[in-house]
Amino acid sequence: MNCSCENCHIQAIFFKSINSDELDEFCGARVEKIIPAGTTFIKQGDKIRSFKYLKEGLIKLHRVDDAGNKQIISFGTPMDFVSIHNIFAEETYSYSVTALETSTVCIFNIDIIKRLIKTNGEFAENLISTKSRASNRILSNSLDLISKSMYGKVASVILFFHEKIYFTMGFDLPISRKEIAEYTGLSIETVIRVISEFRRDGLIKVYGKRIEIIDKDGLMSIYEHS
Amino acid sequence: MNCSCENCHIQAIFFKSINSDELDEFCGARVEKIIPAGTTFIKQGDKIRSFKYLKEGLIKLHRVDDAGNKQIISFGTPMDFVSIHNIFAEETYSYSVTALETSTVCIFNIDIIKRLIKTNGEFAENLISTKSRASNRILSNSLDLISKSMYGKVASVILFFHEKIYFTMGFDLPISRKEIAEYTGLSIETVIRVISEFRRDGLIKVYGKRIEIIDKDGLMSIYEHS
DNA sequence: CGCGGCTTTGATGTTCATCAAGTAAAGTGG
DNA sequence: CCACTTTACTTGATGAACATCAAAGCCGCG
Repeated sequence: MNCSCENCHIQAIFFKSINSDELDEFCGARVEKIIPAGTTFIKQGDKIRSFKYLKEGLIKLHRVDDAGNKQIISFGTPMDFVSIHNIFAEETYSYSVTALETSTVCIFNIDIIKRLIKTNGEFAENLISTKSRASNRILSNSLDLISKSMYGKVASVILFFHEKIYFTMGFDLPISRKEIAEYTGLSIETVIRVISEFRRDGLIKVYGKRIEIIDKDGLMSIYEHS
Repeated sequence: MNCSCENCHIQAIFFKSINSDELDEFCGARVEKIIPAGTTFIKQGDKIRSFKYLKEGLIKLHRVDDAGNKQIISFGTPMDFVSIHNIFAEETYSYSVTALETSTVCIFNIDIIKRLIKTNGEFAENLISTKSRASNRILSNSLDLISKSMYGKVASVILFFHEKIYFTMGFDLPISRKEIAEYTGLSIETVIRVISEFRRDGLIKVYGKRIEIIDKDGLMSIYEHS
């Protein structure tokens, strides 16, 4: 009955084009769910039964590859469509999704979305754009990481949380060293060593999970020049 | 006037749902173009003006990242929508496209496609599925590569051309050692050394660009166990 | 308390890039 | 057609980047 959440991207896609009957039907089938930090609420291999949207919080997309390696694919912030990468192409999820912070997820009926694509062209177009941007961003990050050294990789993680999530010079890393390793493809020890080196070189201060950026230009320079 | 190319995936998307007026309009605006091997027919940064489909041949998608590194993103075979990754999200291409073999490309009017998405729901749904599968495949390959050693990376390239392109034990590699390096993120010398080692170990025979797979199980095992 | 997981550092070894040098192959201009 | 340059390929020697192994401290939790 209620789609009146502020800042909801679904709204942006909808209100451009949807009529009130469609809106009622769509919102009537919405369920909001609070996910505690650490909970894996989508598991790789699960059948796709609904369309999920991150209203609030922070999540990670991750997977286990054929050889058994754990990998973090990307981090998701509010406005991200959690299900969007697989929902129109596969029967099952090819990745898992875990809340890094307590998160709120909106769950929609998947058939209503699919029907809307067919009946509402503007909605379809907006959805295609949104999906394209989302996958391009992930692929671009992944390609960026491949060509960087361990310094560039670790710097990119610190700068990501600074510039995209917390916006402050000091923040608590929402992920462990091990997760940084899974995201960058480095070993845990290498991640720790690079962080220690950044600390010794005066680029950052470190107190456990707490990071304070001291020399942002220095970090950026390391990030850019690999 | 003519969309009667056999095996054309556009047809599969269209004939499910399109009416004859739409088909005429769409096909009337189609241009077929032969691209000689080696030609870069889409350049990173170019404005997107049309929707391109690979009818025949073999192409590579590649880019230059912020630090100036050349990277090959993926290889495209017939049935691939060359433009699909950017066309609904960006104004310009974020990658270049070069023909590796002489290729035939069908060029469609982009506005007609965009209009069809709005007016034909089934077409929109098919396009979303196709696009999802295409980007998932690329991302999955990219993630696979990150966690593999130099042996697994080179083996994956050889097996890719064997299993996805030529289907025979012997074939001519359509790319140079340097391009293998750009795809895998390894140095040229490392690529050559791994190929030589595979040869010495009796996994493959090598005569310049010509590759013959001798021990496919051995290669597969290297690929799988990184 | 004791256990398991996360973090840190050091020592060591492997993986890989870089530099250097040379051969082969392929285009280029006269 | 041949000298000439350029580009692709190959191998060896060396060193840097990174992983692995080992040991120890820290912390939360049953």
